[in-house]
Amino acid sequence: MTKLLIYEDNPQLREGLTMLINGSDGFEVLAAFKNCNNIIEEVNAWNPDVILMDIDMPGINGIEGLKQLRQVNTDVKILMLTVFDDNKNVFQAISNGANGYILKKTPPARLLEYITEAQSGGAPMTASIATQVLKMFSSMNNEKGEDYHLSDREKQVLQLLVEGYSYKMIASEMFIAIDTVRSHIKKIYEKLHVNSKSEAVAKAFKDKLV
Amino acid sequence: MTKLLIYEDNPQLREGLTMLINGSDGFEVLAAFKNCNNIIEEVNAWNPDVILMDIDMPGINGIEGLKQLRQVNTDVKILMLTVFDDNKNVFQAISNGANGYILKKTPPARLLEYITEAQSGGAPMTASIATQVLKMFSSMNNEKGEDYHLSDREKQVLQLLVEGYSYKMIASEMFIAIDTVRSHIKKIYEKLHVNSKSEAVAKAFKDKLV
DNA sequence: TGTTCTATAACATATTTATGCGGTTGCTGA
DNA sequence: TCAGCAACCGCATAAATATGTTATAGAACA
Repeated sequence: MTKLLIYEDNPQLREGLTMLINGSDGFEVLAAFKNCNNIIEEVNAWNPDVILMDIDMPGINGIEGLKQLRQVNTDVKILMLTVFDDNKNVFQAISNGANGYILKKTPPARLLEYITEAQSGGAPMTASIATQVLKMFSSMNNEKGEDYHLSDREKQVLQLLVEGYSYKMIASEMFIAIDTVRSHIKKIYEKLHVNSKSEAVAKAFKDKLV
Repeated sequence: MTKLLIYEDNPQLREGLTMLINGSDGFEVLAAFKNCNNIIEEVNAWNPDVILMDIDMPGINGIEGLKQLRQVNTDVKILMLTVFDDNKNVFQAISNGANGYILKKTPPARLLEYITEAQSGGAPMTASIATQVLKMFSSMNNEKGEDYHLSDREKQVLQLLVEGYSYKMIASEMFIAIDTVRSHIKKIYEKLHVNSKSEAVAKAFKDKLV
């Protein structure tokens, strides 16, 4: 038996969801609330398997409720419910540990599938949301900056710089003279258009060279 | 009619997929190849709607093929096929513009659903993959590191260090003496448990302090 | 064959950084 | 009212870094 809590401010929808789910074998709505003001106590008291969480609620909204709850409970599965597949909210919800993100227009049969999927460790998402997630993902990782044409040896030196090695330590790590380290670093600075170690390190992070 | 290309090195699986798909209404396999060596020409020649792409192939693997193809074609939908839900490959595939990522053990009926979903702009993923994607997503944004209790002024100094300022420049930027800058930086190093500028910069990036 | 690139290395010098010590002021909270 | 802390400043010194110039050897390339 999958036990649920529902957070949804709209009374019609709240009742509708409750009846739908309670009317299905294997599911039980323990309680339904119209806001997240006491979510931590409520979840502790009822110990549900899955939470259906509306995003747009007065007072503490769904994202905030999610954040608060995740501070103290990382086990319960949380399915976010929303009307729009709004970019910002999707991002926020997922970053804060939501297990799934589905649109309210999802047909009832599908909703039950999603709940089951979430409970068993899956990540149910409406198709349009999944697409958005992939897009965000690729957009944030793809732009791997220019290629500065660092030689293998230069990359290695830069790597060690980033790890906080001094010239002396790099020399001993790479079995070369400290003056050679200098030469490499000078070249690196030219190629990266910087003129200090910390700038090089910063650039390495920014441009994901390491 | 959904037109497909298949890239898969295993002959049995390649034939099996082809027959399965050709035997289903509304789907047609235009051609099937055992490697990606000529993927760009092939896609141009056949102009498919969807590509099924194995990841583990000799020569140019699926990820590489994906990368190459996406350089010149961002329209065709690409579904990655793999045996394992291996973290690194999932990440790579998605970052490089794959439209979906499914396991080879996916049952035939489900596979056809996934193809349809990809074609209509969705992002079909096996449940275990979807979960991984969300985890990667949240892990890369959530862990905002420890709080090192830097004072406001110290944060400001660190910020400038990260931007490549020297002590002298920081002093003039903040209208304080260079010795005061030293004091602040010494304190910062203590709090961050580092002992050089570049380590502090690296730590600032890693722990998202800036 | 000569040119270019990389890796290696040395020497010199100026600047920057790291670290120690010391101190004053002003605010805040117990 | 006193302790603690943040912010400010100074002096001294050793270490590390930045920058210049120069040079050799091997590999890659046309």
